Amino acid sequence: MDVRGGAGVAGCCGTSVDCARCPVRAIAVCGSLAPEQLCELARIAAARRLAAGQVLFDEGAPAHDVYTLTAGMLKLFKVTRDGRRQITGFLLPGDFIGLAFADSYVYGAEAVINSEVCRFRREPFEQLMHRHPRLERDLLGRASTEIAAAQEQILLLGRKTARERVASFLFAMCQRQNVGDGGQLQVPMSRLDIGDYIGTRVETVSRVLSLLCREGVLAMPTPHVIVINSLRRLRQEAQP
Amino acid sequence: MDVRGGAGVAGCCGTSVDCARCPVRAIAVCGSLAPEQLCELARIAAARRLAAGQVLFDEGAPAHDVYTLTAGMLKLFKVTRDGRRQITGFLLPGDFIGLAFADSYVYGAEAVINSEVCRFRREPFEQLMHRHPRLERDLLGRASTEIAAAQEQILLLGRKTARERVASFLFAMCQRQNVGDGGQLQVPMSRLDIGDYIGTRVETVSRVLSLLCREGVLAMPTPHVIVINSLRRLRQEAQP
DNA sequence: CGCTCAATTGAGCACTTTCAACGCAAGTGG
DNA sequence: CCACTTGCGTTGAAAGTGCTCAATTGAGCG
Repeated sequence: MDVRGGAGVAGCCGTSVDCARCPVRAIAVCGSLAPEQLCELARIAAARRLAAGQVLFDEGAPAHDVYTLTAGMLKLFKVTRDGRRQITGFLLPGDFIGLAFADSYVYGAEAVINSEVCRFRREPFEQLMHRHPRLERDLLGRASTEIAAAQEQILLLGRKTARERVASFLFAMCQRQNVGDGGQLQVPMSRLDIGDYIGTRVETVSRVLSLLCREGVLAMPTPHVIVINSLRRLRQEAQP
Repeated sequence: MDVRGGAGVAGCCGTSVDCARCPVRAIAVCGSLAPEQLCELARIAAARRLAAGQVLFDEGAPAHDVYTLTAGMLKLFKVTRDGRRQITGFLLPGDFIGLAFADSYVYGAEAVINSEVCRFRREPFEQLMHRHPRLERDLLGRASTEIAAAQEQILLLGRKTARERVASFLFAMCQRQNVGDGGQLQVPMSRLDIGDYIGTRVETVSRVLSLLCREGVLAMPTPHVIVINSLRRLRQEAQP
């Protein structure tokens, strides 16, 4: 549970926002706030560590908090009554969690690897947001980006083949991690997670990866590190 | 092309916002604006009629405008290079179009039936939005709702069977149109459109509908009017 | 009446899934 | 230190769902 209070946070105001440790510094919206406002934010913030596999919150739970991811990787997912799971997104540091909520969370969130989030109580965060239009505007921009990404995923799930899905997934990960030709792509999530994200079975993911490997598009030193031999071919396979 | 200027719009200010004809009245956000602000909005607004099948804008075109739908129905879609199409959403009157845009539209928009939109120049609209935080807040709320809906669709496309997809689609349409047991659901879009929305072929949509019909869940007086015999069974088939 | 276009239905096939087994690496306990 | 277990990834063979291709029906319209 390891919930730490604002220990390293108070320093933010005094030292004019340069403490690297402060979780607030790492969040989404810090660029749009003045130091005094950052300090205000810090007062309702708390860091929390999550071990790999640990659940941050369940789908349907009352949404008391919003978060930003400061380290690690999270997966968001929905589950049907009979156990089918769909991962709706993987989050990287800097991502904000809490845009799509009403009274309760519309998806569950779980740590893929050891992670750290910065938690804000929902109510005071929203009040602060309303007092600072720049913060609100920043979130609107993030929401727009998220909608565009969701629609790209809808195209993938609705109209792409298994091969194209895997290629699209890898290509998108390359872009987020800024990996180019010959670069090492970190793939911390399991094959099952990948399958649940792109709408296929584990075995299909594995098969397609093996195939792309045999064809020389990529190499897999370990299951969780993928070397990209040709980003161009990967992009072609992804079908924009 | 039928672009009408602010003819019926000017009245909005003088008569304290009660003219039913005014396109601005119909938009998303009117509830969050005072009469003077509505008037401001009206100055950058223009109504436009669209015939069924007419394109409002293409994917990738420079995004000069945002819109609200005032009458009819629009479909939003993306197309792959080799012609596969995915419809990302159907819009009903009151819906806002323009949240997910950067410099260019990330999807195309086309009228399903004869429709009417209210157009706003993007730049002045954003300026006005920045001057009126309540407007911005309203749009943020809409964006949240849209993200939640997109994730529901992602679950559908990634993990549901053809039968569940059709049932989910119909059930969602029932809720949006407020149709209950015995009610007539209006389905103005073609079977092809439905298939491109739920990620199946036309034939599959047709087959599943025929099946549900034979099973007594629904009836189809015409292809575009569906009578719901048991909303409960439809909901069961949809698998939440 | 013949045309066109949408919807429906049928039959065969293909891709993905399902079911099952195996290899491998890490962790555990004697 | 080694047998055993456990979890994950991979591979194979069989099965099935939804797709492709093709033909038929039906409604709207000149």
